[in-house]
Amino acid sequence: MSAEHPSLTPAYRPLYQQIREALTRRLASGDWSPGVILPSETALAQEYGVSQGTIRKALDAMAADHLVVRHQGRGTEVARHNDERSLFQFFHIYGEDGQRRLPTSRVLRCSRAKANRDEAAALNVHKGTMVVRIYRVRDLNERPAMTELVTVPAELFPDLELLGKEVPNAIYELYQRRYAISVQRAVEQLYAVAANSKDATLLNVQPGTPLLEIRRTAVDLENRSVEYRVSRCLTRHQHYLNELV
Amino acid sequence: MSAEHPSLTPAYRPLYQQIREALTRRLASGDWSPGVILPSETALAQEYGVSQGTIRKALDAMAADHLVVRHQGRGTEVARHNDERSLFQFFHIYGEDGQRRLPTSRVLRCSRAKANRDEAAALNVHKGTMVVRIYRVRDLNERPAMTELVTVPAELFPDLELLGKEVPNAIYELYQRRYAISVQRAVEQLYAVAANSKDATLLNVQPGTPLLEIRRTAVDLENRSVEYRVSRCLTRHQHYLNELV
DNA sequence: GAGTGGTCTAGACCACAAT
DNA sequence: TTGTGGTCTAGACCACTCC
Repeated sequence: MSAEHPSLTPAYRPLYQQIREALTRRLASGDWSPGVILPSETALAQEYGVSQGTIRKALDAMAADHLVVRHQGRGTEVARHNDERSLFQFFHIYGEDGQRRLPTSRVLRCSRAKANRDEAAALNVHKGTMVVRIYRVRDLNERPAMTELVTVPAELFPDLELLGKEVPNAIYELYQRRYAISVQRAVEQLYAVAANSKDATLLNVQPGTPLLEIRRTAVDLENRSVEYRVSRCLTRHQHYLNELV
Repeated sequence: MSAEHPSLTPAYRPLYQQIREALTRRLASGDWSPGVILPSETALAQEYGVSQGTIRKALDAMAADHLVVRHQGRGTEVARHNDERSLFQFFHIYGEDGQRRLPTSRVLRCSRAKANRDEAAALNVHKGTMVVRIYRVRDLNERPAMTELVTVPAELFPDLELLGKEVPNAIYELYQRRYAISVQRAVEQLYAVAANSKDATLLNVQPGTPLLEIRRTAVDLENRSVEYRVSRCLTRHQHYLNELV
């Protein structure tokens, strides 16, 4: 029954996995755009020639991965990058009160450059490949909280550097809206480092002050490394929180 | 149908949630011990008067929370605290090579004391309540990697202090085996701090060296805060890794 | 009221482990 | 061979959204 649909792969895996992969490919290909409501479970079941329960299992797995959002009574929506998702999935800095808010941003520089060794390794490109670098300071509760250097491959983000200081605070929403690149997951490596003189000036602390350095590599729907960012964060009025479940 | 079983709560929630809570209570009460194989899905379905699918949904949710481990062909096992689980669920320090290994431990002190303000707040007890403190240095690849102060309520862990320097490396396995306390989840707060003189001596670095401070509060099956630990970690040869999915 | 996903059931067959 | 969990199906009813 599954062989009828062209995009199902031949190798044996559970049906719902194959459906899941087929649907994910259609998301990545732009067949359905962020915010769109997918066909209903019954419609998809018909299309793929499987039962509704199998479609359901595929969609539930995709919802767990934040690829889609399910709404009872309304339908299944292709996930969008809004403030809420940025906060819950990607922003782990909490204030002293245990609350978190998205930081505001002041862009200091946005320009093309050649990838250095770290950037090249993280983005999976050759050293010297053209990238765009965005350097900004981020404030929390009107206090400078972190410096941040965002690096993306220039090829994937044409003309991004022309935005200059107009690069928006919600940058993943920009990636998705302007470049059709949906960040799906990321890995963060955390280090304790000493503030250099630039950090110190921007954050208004003494050089040598311990900072939490966060090196994030973000991956899109097609499993491409699309962003590398290094944040250096004061932990006097905030901290990084991780739940081990 | 659901009212027949005594431990199902009356308030309305989906059946599988009620089953889930009932089963979790039986785990917490010691009705089934770690390592034991639960009754089969069909047996549980009969006992609770629901269908096998409902039991399955409850067990799958519990497996996702690491309360049980499912083995096709063998049965559903009550989760145990072994090295593997310690590593995958609770230990987030990776080496330069991207690998992780459980660190070894050298216990420096293990004694009773009165809870200070931080400990009391984290453990949800009054300041001055008796606790046991375990102070140790942990090595990775034969190099000192972190200092660690573990604090637990003395009431929950009687005579723990008598172990002295014999406190084992795999401490959650000890909690479970000797005190029937199963750590289920934890929250970690991360800070960048400067090494004090004691840290510096133990870790063989200069005072003031930036260290990654990890403050963990661990919670057991009954949602009691059973452990507070503060680790101060060098990030020269290792880092903290977090996957954002 | 029509249509969606959420829950619940019942039954079939498969993959795997233990014996 | 027996029993377990894993997959897949089919159908019922409920809760919710939207028109």
